Amino acid sequence: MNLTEAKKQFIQTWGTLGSEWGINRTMAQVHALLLISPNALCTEDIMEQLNVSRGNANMNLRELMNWTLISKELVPGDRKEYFVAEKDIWEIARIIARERKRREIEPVLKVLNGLKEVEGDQSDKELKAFTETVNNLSNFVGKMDKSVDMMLKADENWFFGTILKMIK
Amino acid sequence: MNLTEAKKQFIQTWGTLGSEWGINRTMAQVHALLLISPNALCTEDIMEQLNVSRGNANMNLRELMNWTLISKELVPGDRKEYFVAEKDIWEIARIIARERKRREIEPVLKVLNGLKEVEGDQSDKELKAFTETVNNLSNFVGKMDKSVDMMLKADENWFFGTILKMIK
DNA sequence: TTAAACTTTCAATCATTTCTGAAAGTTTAT
DNA sequence: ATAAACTTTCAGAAATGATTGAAAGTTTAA
Repeated sequence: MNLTEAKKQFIQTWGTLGSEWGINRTMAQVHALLLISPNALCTEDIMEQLNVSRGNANMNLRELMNWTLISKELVPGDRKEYFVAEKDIWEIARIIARERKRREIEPVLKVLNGLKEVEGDQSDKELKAFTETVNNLSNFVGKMDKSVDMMLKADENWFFGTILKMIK
Repeated sequence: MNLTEAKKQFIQTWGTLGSEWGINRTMAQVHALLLISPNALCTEDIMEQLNVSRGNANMNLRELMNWTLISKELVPGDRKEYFVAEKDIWEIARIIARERKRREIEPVLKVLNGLKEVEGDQSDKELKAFTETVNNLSNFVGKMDKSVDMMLKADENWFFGTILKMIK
């Protein structure tokens, strides 16, 4: 396979994965494009290579900046803004884990903890089933949350080293 | 808060989380409803409680069956089909991990491994950046895959015990 | 200043996904 | 056999999410 075809496939695959994960397809594609680009790209480059509009490119670049997955790079003597992606995969994984924790795990944990305080007759079958599920879930999601915290502080080799050793 | 309100909030929260994870909102809501229900529910019950059409209820029940998150339960002397959810949270987590691994991780890994074989001049900056990213990613995704395998075989207490011990 | 270069916004449009509900299909009891 | 009870399907409608592109906004250089 040649490079052009391979790039196309990589960008397409990353885009699909993104949308399966609730991330805008174009955002994932822009990220993919920057990930494999040896130098910084400007908005025009991205519009061209991905065939998207200026507005779309701008919005998704901004969102990637929000996630801190990419950053601006100034090219001396050029007024345009250029963008580069963080290339370290472990760092990328940590950024994604951090963002998803913040946006998904934490709010759910909050709701679940609130729901523990539902009041009523504890001999009611309905209520019993409800509180039991909520307690179990809140316990589980709490552990997940702590696990992510741990991962956020960890070094890659140590993390996978320990995890993968568990299987032996 | 009373039970009715709490149930509503639980179902709504679970639905939102689902759609952030690329899972159909109604599917997640049906799952939530069955999770907190002490007894099996039939299609009618679900249509009523979630205000969805018969077609929608049917399709999402089927999909939950596919995931093996719920199962049919026959009530003697009744022709209707009733559904119950798996209640064990660790088991649920494993089912979800298994499905997502199969649908998301494995296909991506396959593509990434294919992309390692891109041919061309290795002194080309573009190609070098591409292969480096692909190799790093494939390495990382491979480790994630193995970690999920490990989790699928593990016992909950041991798994979180080990993970959470790492933080100390 | 001012005008060129560049970035951002947002109403309208387009694309995709989800949902509806009536009709077709299936099963069961008699 | 048949009709009632129940389940599944699927074409079209609705809802949601993504994208466009032109206009407004901002920055910079001279």
